[in-house]
Amino acid sequence: MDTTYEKDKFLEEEGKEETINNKDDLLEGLISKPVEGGNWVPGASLDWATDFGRRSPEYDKLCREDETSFYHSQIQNATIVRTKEQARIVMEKLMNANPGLFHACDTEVMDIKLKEVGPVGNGYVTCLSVYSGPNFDYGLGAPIGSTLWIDNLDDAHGILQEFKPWMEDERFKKIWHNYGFDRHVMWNEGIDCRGFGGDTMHMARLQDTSRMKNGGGGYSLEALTSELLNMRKRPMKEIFGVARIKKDGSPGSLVDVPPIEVLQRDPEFRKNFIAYSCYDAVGTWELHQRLVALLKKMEWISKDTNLFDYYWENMRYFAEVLTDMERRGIRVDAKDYLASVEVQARKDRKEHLKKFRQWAAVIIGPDGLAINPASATQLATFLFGGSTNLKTKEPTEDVRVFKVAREEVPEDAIKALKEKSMEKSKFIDVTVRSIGMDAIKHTAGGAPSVTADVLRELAGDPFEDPPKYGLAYNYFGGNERGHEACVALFSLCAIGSIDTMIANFLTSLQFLADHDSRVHCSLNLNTETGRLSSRRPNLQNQPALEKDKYKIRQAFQASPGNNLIVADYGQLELRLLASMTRCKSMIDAFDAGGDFHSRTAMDMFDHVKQAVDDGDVLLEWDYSNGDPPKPLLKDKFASERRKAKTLNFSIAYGKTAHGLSQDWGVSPTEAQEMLEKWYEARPEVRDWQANTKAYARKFGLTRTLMGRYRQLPDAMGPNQRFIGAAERASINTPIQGGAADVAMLAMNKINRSEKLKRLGWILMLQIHDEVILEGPEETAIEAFDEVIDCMESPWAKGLSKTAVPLLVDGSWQHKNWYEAK
DNA sequence: TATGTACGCGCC
DNA sequence: AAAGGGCGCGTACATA
Repeated sequence: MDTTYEKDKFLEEEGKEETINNKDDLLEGLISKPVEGGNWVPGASLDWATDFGRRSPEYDKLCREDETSFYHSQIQNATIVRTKEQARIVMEKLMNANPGLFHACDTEVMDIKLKEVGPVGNGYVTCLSVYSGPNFDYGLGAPIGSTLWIDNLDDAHGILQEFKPWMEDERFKKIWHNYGFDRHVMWNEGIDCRGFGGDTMHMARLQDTSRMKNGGGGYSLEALTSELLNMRKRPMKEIFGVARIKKDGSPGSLVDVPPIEVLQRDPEFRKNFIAYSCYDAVGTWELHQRLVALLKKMEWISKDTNLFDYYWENMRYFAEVLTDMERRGIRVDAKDYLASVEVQARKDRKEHLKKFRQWAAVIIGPDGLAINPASATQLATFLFGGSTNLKTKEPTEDVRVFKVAREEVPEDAIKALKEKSMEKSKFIDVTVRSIGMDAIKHTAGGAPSVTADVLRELAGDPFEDPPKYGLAYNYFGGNERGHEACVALFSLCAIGSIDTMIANFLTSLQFLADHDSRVHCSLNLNTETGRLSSRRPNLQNQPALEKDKYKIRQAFQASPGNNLIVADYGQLELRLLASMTRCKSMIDAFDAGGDFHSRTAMDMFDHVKQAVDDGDVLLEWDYSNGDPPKPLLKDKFASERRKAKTLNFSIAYGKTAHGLSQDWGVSPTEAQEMLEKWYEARPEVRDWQANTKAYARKFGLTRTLMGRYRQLPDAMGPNQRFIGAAERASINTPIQGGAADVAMLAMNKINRSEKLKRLGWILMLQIHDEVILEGPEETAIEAFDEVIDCMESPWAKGLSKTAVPLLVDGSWQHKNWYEAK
């Protein structure tokens, strides 16, 4: 079952006409091409299955009924197992299979709402299909090259268990599409999958990172079988979709797919369902063949190594590490801690909301009592209505009526508003009038923007002593009126951040914590750079310490008797930039140690350098020796250091002088001068960036530190805007992707460490340059040393030692994530 | 009613 | 014309 990914949101229509057609010549072997005609199971009737261009509902219906259709031919070629005796015969064959064979496997699962929860601890396997290639005989009389279909539902319940010894045998290599999902649901059945031979989703990512772009279909089995094999796997909706009946009894345009167990039981669907399930396994197997061939054609770190080596040696194991972590989950104190924090947060919100609305009512009348602070449209109308839309050049509306559900309007507002509108409708008309301020920032669509920093600029901080008023103070004539405006807008600002905290963290973590108080996110290898992402929930965006007003990280706790180890790389990306570019100045600064940004500031500004040389300021200080005798650079020249720090990061990301000038509120010329200053001492970085961009423009490619590829078709033109973005990506990906390479190798090493196993320590989470482990408190110190070793020396084939050492910082003695950082 | 898009914001 | 890379996800609003 491969349903955990949905089609991503950013399929750009505008990109289509700019698809590159000529790169095949340049990049023989790197680019996917459909196989002519395809190499399918003999005897299968494929003409309709491949011809997805001419598909029509009528045609599909015909295919469903046609006994000679592909799906039905798959059934005839399926080895169906429903009894123990059948299972025994097939197992005999499987356990004697040539260990060189790959077996593609796929499950179907019921009782799981993937929109809400993940597969860890959820879902029941109704069947398993296995395809072992065109020459394998499962021994039950079906033609050679049939597909094995193991029923596990109703009276066949438990038959899956007969295959446990084979599933758990390391010798027999199983391949999957989206292994993590199947591994978890098999685990739910008490089966611990071993002998992992590859995940076609990961392999496809490795082969081409850009399948989401320019009309590509992404990484679903449907899209990949279509694009790489020219044989499209039809999605369930297409085959089993049933028009939803409208209230009047006629079929509507919405299409539902019956639940899995219905498809498998109901005679109307069963045949096609078995065929569908078999097709997933066959498609995965064929896709795997194709991807192996493609990856083998892509050079890795030398003429005689290729990306399949990379996959086999590193990524394949990493997929197991990730699913280990997902299975384990991270313990969250949801019932007591998060629940009480949520109560407090809602209380705070209520107070802020009251303050803001009462002020708004003073300004625009009773409608102000009903303004929704979470609606950007309402806020933009209220604050900036009448200002010009930068894109359309039209003035934005300065009065707008919003239909607001009655229950969302507070009682006092309803009373006040009723005098105006006497209707008894479910919705209340809320008329938002503009107070007419000038817009500060605009959204991509040209409308006035009401982001948190815009609101902050309006409000300032009226509670500081003395108050630091924002723009609203003068707009409302200063004095008490100006003060009140700032206070109200300050509250508005607070509401926004509280809403984020409640929605993203407080409620979602409580909802997702299982019976054991553990949260099991899904860790995906689905990024353009090779970084991980975390979903359901996203554990990689928990509030940072400084901003963690509600101390959400405190909820992430070790189990009783355990500690957490939290270890993170210091300046990993900048170290990799220094190493990749062989930049002497950066390497020297890292070798000298201490505060890197201070050293950059010293490099860039003569007066800072002078002060250091004269001994007036210190570059850094070890506070264990008491207070410093002289001021520190980071205090005395705080603004210079801040500029240097910003530049260090911005340059790695390809930020332009224009962007910097916006951030700093200086002219582009001044920003350009600062950039020049930075580059002056680091010419190697400038050269490397120029070369990397030129390579991207020529080949539509960039590569990470460890030799992975990222396709950047936009870099080859013709859209200037897209070229610019692709160029920036081309210099960022080697670094960001390189850091991801390092993190992956370190985690592989940690997961393989016999010492950590012996001491009882296991990986729980990764946040890009940080890992979290849990284990017994008695062995924490020893385990910590081992973790540091693994992270500081992740070297493996393809990643030689960097020109600057990798530095890891962390802690071992704490019980929760908040303390541990 | 369900689904898609825009926007905004949390993290590294 | 846009102007820092990479994510996931919630809300409001528009659309079918």
